[in-house]
Amino acid sequence: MRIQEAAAHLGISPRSLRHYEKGGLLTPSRDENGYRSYGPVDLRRAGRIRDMVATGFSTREILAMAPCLTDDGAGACESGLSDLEHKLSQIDRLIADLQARRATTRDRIALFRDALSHNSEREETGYESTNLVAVSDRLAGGKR
Amino acid sequence: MRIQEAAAHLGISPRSLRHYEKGGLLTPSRDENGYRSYGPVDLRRAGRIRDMVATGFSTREILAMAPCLTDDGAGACESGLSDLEHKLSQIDRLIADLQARRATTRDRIALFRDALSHNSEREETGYESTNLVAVSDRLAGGKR
DNA sequence: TGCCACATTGACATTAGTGGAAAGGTCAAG
DNA sequence: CTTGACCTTTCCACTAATGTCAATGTGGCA
Repeated sequence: MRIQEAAAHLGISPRSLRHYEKGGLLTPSRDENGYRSYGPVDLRRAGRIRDMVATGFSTREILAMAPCLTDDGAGACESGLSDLEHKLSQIDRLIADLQARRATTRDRIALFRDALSHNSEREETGYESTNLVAVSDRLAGGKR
Repeated sequence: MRIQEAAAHLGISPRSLRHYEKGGLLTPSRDENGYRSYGPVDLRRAGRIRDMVATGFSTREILAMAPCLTDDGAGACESGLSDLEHKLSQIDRLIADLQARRATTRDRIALFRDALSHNSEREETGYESTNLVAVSDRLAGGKR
C-alpha cells in the first residue's frame, strides 16, 4: 500500500506519515521505485502513532518508548521497560482525567438542555440569566 | 491568588496562564495593581484548560466550546450544545483508544518481563533474538 | 511519445505552545 | 531610600506538527 492510500486509510496526510518516519517512529519498506510501502503492521503502528500524537504525545515521547513497541533486543529494552511502566501510569491518569471530564460534560449537557427547555416554556422571558453560573460552578466543583 | 502561586498550584508556568488568557480562555479579575487575581473558579477553569491542552486540544478548540463551559446566555449556548456533544463523542473515542492501548501495554510489559526472565534463566544465550517480533505483532493485532 | 497522476527529497511558511529578556510598576523589608 | 521579589506588557526565539511548493523520477495509458 502506497503512502497516499495509507494516509487516507488513517485519516491523516501523507505529509504526517513522512514526518513520523523522519522522527524515527515508522520505517515502511521501500519497493524498487523507492516508493514507501505500508504493510498491515506499518498501518497499525502508524495508527497508534496517529492516536498518540492526537492525544498530546510528542514524537519524541513516542520515540522514547519505541524500542519496546517494536521488536528484537529484549536486552536493549530492559531499560525501556520502566519507561513503559511510567507511560502506563501516565495513560491511567489520562484516562481517569478524561472519564471525569466526560462525566462532567454529560451532566453539563443535561443541565443545559434542561435550562433551554425551561426557557422556551417560559416564552423568552428576556435575559433572566438563570443561575447557570452557580450551576456550572457546582458542576466544576468536584475537580481537582 | 496571584499568578505565580496559581501557576505553582496548577503545575504550569505563569507564561502559560497568560497565554491561555490571551487566547480568551481565561479572564481572571485584576486588582488595583493591575495584577491578575485568580479565584477558586478561575483555578478550576484553568485546571481544566491545562488538562485539555495536555490532551491535545488547541486553545481554539477549547475556546469554541467555552461559551457553554462558563455561564449565562443559554440562548447563545444553544449552538454550542452540538459542539459539546461532538466533543463528548471525541472523548469517548479517546478513552476507548487509551484503554485499548493501556491493555496492550500491560500485556506487552508482562510478555517482555517473561522474555527477560527466560533469557536470564538461559544464561545469556547471545542474540537469539527471540521471536519477539512475532510476539509484538500478535500483540498489536487487535487494533484498527 | 507525451500526458497525467503519483512518488521522491528539500526548502520554506504557518500555527501553537512555551521560554526568555527587556523596560517598567508595586510593595514590603531592611 | 534602596533592594529584591513580585507584577505588568511587548518582542523575539525555539520546537513541533503540518501545509505547500519546487524540482525531479516513475509508470500507466491514449
